[in-house]
Amino acid sequence: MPLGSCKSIPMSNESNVLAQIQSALPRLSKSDRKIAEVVLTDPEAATRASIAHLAQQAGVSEPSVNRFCKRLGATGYPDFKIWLARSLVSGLQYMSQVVDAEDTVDTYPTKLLDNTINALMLARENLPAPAIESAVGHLHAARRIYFFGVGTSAAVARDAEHKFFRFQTSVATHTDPLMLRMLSAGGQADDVFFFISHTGRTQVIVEAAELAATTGATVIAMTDPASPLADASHCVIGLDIPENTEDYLAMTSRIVHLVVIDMLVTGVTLKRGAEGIEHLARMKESLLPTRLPKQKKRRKT
Amino acid sequence: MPLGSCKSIPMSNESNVLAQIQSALPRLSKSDRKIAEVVLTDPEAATRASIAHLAQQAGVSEPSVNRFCKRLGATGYPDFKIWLARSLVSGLQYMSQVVDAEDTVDTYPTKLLDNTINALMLARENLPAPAIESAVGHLHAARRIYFFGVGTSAAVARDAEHKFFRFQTSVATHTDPLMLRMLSAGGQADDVFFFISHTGRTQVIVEAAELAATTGATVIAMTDPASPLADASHCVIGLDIPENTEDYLAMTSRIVHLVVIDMLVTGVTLKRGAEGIEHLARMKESLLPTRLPKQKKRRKT
DNA sequence: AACAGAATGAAATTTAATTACATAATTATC
DNA sequence: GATAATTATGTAATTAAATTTCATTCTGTT
Repeated sequence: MPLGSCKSIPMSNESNVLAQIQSALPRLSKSDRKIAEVVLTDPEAATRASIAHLAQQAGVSEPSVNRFCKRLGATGYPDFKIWLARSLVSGLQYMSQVVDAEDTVDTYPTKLLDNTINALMLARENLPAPAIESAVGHLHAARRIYFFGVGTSAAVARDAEHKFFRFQTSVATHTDPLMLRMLSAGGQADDVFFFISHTGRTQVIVEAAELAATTGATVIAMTDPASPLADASHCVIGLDIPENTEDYLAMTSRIVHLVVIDMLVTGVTLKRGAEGIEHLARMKESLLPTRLPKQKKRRKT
Repeated sequence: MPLGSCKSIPMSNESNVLAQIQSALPRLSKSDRKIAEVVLTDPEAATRASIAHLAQQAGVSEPSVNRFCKRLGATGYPDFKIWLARSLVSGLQYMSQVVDAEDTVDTYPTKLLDNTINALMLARENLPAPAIESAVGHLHAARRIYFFGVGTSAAVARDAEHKFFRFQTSVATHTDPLMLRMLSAGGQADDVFFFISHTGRTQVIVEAAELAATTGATVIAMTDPASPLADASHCVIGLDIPENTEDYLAMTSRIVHLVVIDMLVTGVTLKRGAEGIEHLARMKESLLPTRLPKQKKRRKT
């Protein structure tokens, strides 16, 4: 059966089933979700369990488990267990963990780190390579670049500005809504407006993007692909980030965004070739005088 | 048979079967060695092979393979395959990878992600929990907090400001060297100066820290523990981040710094208890009107 | 409400792994 | 250097596990 009939869980490359399951979770059917939860809760145990045991744990039938495995791309249950084992690295917890009042300094730092690592692994599975490539093309060709983000994304925009500033291109970031509107309305053909928003529903940002799109400038958005901001943009870097909405503070999305910024900068650097790399080296050297000389290691904690 | 009779292969801890087999190789019997060689030659393939296939490959019988597995400490062949899979690390490259001119959009994004994930995993191993706890204490008690960082760390400081702003404490960030000096010199007893610098040798920052330390204010630094900045501070969150110094752009350290900021915010929130959490919930609610309503999913890539 | 389509589970089937037993090889002992 | 003891190996039988088939139950749609 070439599984054309059943809704197959999109698997990218064979690695990191856990991340795959994590990202597919919302799209899964009832029993598939039950299975997924059992697996995510204790993947370690799942690698040791028989199909019968796992089925019983999840409260589903054995064939359901088998189908679940196949939908993920494995040839069957044993194969799935192998995949699982391979994506099990050094005790990392895979389910998004919520910090609660019971947490102590021994637990919450690890939780936050694990959540972040998971988000990155997930991003690694579903990398929007074509979008990145296209964005790199636009950024490379741009005469002027604006990075716009508010709230948490303002820091990301600032980081992007700081990185892109090192090229000769002129870059700017703003958070002031009026500035956003004015600059967006004044877009020109070879300007790039780069909007950053996890939800893609921040009004100021969406409005600015819509404005910018009418000017002939290129509008790029790093955001949820199913959002008004994405709709308003020419090029969408869509990221599937399981946001812990319960969490008021730690946003894993901005971390992923930052790494994507790194990718874009790297992409542009590569596009510029040897000359670009040399330019960057000079930039780096220029910072040397701002640093104190290296000293003998003498720790202090 | 409680395998007391047969020569059992000494297994260390359950991990890294491959190393075990390797070291046991000379002591093995004829057919065991044949099996070991096949496994070592292509462990990847071995994880996928059936016992019959592996037996045939090695030119031995199936029970021989089974016994081989048991001698290694596994409960049987499938279990052995799991062990094998676990010592074969999934996709993730563990060595820090440098992006070079040959990289394409299919390779450099993954490299950057892997480097970041590795840095976080490393941080996870050597979490300075006591320092975090102490920093949380100071930040919680502070009347006023300054986050200072320049260059890449400016974005981190901005992020910290944005997060801590949500508490009632007054927070500020600055990058202007003169502002830094003036504010640092004017520190008061219940002020906290929080300096962020990967190297800990950025002159402006170190000088500001030294100034602040003379005022009776608390000086916290997130930096290399063996640095002038660390020496000047009361509380050091020391992070050992293997920086790819060849890399001009992507700095994994700032990502780790951001996650540590999350930890600090989380720590302070927990310290404030129910009241603090409620306050944050209100803050979050206050942002709702800035967002457009959620819409039906309609993807765009 | 009635139909398609998918999702699920019970039972049958197939496949794979394990055990029991017999034979061969090795080693030790006289 | 022969022979008993021990260990190693393979064949065939057995058991356990996973998979497929097919009937049933859901789910969403017109």
